[in-house]
Amino acid sequence: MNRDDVKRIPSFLLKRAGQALMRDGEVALRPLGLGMASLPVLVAIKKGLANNQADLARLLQVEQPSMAQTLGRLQRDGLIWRRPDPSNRRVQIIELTELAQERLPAARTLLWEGNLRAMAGFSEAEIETFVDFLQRVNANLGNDL
Amino acid sequence: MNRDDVKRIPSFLLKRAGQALMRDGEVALRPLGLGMASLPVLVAIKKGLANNQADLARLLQVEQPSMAQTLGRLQRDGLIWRRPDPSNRRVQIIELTELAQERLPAARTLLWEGNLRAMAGFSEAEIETFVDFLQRVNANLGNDL
DNA sequence: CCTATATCAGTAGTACTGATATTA
DNA sequence: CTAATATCAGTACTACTGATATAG
Repeated sequence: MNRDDVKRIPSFLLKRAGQALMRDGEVALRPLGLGMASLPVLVAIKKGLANNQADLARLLQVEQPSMAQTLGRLQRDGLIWRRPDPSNRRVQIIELTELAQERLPAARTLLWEGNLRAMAGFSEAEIETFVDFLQRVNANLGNDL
Repeated sequence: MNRDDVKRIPSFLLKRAGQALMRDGEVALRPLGLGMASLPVLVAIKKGLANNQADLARLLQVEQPSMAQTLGRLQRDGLIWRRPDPSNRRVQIIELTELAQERLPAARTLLWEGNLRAMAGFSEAEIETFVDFLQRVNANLGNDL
């Protein structure tokens, strides 16, 4: 690897691609009242992977105050609501609203279209290889997936 | 590509890796008073690729007010200074300070180490392939490099 | 008049650290 | 007393849109 040719440094290229995906994703999701950080939260709740703030923060690997902020926005926008956990009064159980249920499919479709756009011109075999590379990079960076 | 297995969607993996690189990069650069958006600016100035706000914004593909903000931070932190362009009084020519000259090598080394960490376990041939993939993705996303 | 450059004001999103109240 | 959960307060970075002043 040549340290001086920025255009061939993997981490530079990764950062650029990730930023573009974030930016485009934000724009695409904005009409639905969602953001790139909040959509995975809704999906996780819908799939039953977590239903309180602490579990969501652990699952999505952000600090609890960051998750609290994301949840605050989702609640502000009417996409989730909280109810006390009867078995543990420290816990607020988080649930999707009707509105979120309605918007989730469209949101996922929008992100999927972004993915297809990013991967235009790749063969299935290339995508396989690429995904494997990306999983290794994520593992190297401490992102358990 | 399977739309439901998030862990194998390239754009998801790219976003995650990019975010981790940004986060780690911010932490690494903070002691030097730099951020992930400001370092490329300093490098571009040093290489003589641009020396005013409008050209820098075009080069790094952000809007002018975003670049103005980044430059404001760099000036606040004593890493750049501006002087009027004698040939065009609308233009402020931006130059690196001594401090920036001193810190730039260390900053680039820190980011390089992050890159090596991300690519641990990859052969040279794999890196070549990966870089080519990433350049194609960036081109698909409209990131000219 | 139109364009380019720079800047100001306001908004938004992501994410952090540190501190605090409540409850188990 | 300690740990877990949630929240508050403050900060920082990236980046946007819209409006404005100045100069070519």
